[in-house]
Amino acid sequence: MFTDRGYDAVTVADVAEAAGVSAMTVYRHFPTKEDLVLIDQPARLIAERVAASSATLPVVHRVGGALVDAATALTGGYGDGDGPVASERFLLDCLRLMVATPALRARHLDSQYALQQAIADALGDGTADPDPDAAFRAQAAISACLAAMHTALTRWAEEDGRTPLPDLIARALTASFGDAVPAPGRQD
Amino acid sequence: MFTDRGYDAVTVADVAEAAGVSAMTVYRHFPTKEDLVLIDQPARLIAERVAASSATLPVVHRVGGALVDAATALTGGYGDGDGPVASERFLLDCLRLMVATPALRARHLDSQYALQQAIADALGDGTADPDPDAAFRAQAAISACLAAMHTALTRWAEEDGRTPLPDLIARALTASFGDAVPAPGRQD
DNA sequence: ACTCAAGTGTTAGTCACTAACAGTGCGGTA
DNA sequence: TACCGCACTGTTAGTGACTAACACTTGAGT
Repeated sequence: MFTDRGYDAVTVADVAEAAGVSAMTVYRHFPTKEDLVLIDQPARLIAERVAASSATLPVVHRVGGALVDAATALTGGYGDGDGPVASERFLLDCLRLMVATPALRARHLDSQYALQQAIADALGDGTADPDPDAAFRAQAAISACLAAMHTALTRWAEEDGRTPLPDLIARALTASFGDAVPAPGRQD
Repeated sequence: MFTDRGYDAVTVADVAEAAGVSAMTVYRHFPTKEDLVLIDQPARLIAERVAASSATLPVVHRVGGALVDAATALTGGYGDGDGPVASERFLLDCLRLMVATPALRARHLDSQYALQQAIADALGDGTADPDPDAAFRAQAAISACLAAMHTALTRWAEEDGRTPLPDLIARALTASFGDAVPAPGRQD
C-alpha cells in the first residue's frame, strides 16, 4: 500500500482495516507508523563481527569489513547471478520508500546513530578505554563508515539491486578511505 | 523553554503564548516545530568553498577543507582563547537539544542529506559528468566527510565548546581519512 | 467450571499541522 | 481625506498520529 499510494497517503487506520484489525492493535505491534516500513539493522550481527576482528587493524578496516560481511550474510552474497531474489525485493521496496519519504529517511539515519554506539562498544570491548580522545576518533571513523554504507544502500535501491550490495559497500568504502579498507570484489 | 523543560514538554501553543501571538502565527514563520530549534547549515558557504577548491585534490580533501573553513568562519576561528562567545552559546544549546531529542536528531541528520546533494553539485560544477560510478564514489566520500563533521559537532556540544570547532572537525576528519585531509591545527 | 493472561476493541483525549475565512493596520494613490 | 491593496495576524474546524483507561474475548492450565 505504501509503495502504491505513497507513505503519507496511507493512514494507520487504512493499514489496520486492510489487516482486519483496529488501529489500536497496529500500535500495539508497531510503536510508530514509521516502524511499519523501517528494517531493523542487524546491529548485533555487525557488532559481533567488529568485536571479532583484529584490534591491530585500523578502525575503518575493522568496521568496513564487518559491514561488508553483514551485507553478504543478509543478501545471500556475491555472484548467484540471478539478480535480487524475493526476500531482497521487500528490502528494496522498503529502501526506496525510505529514500523518497523525508520522515522515513530521517528515522533511518537516526537508527544508524544507534548502530554507531553499538559498534563503538564492540570496538572497545575487553579493554578499559579511559582515553576520551581515542573514543572520539573511533566515533568519527565509525560514523564515516556508516555514512558510506548508507550511500551504498541508497545506490543499491536506485539501481534496483543489480549490483550485489556487498560489492557496492566495498566500493563506497574504498572511495572514501582508499586502501585502508578491504578491497571490493573479494571478502576477508 | 526547550532547554529548561525539554523539547517534547513544550507545545507550540506554549511557544506562541510566550511570544504573545497565536499558534497559527508560529506556523507561518516556522514550517514545523522542529524548525524552531534547527540551525540551517550554511550550505551555500560550504558549497562555494568546495567549488573553489582545486579539482586535482581528492574529494575528501576538498570537502574536508571546506568544512573546516566554514566552521572557522562561523565560530570566529581559532585561538581567541576566550571560550565560546555569546553567539556560540545559542549554537551550543541548539546542538545539545538536537543530540538529546530523537526527532530533532533525525531531522538534523536528514538536513545533512540535503547538504550532501549541494556539495555533490559543487564538486562536479563546470564539467559535465556522465560517469555514474564517479558520482557514486563522490557521494560516498562526501557523506563520510559529513558524518565525521557531525561527530565533531556532537563532541563540541558535549564538551561545551571548549575546543575550537574547526580543530575538532579537522581531528575527526584525520581520524577517518588519515593524511588525505588537511591536518588539524592549521588552515589552508 | 475457574482462573489467569494475552490479545483485542472502544472511547476520549492531546498535539502537530492544515485550510479557509475574517479582520487589522499601514503605505501609496487619487 | 477617502480609497485601495498588501502584509500580517487571529479564529475555527478539521485531519491524523499517538496515548491512556477500561471492558471484552479467547484459550491454556488447574
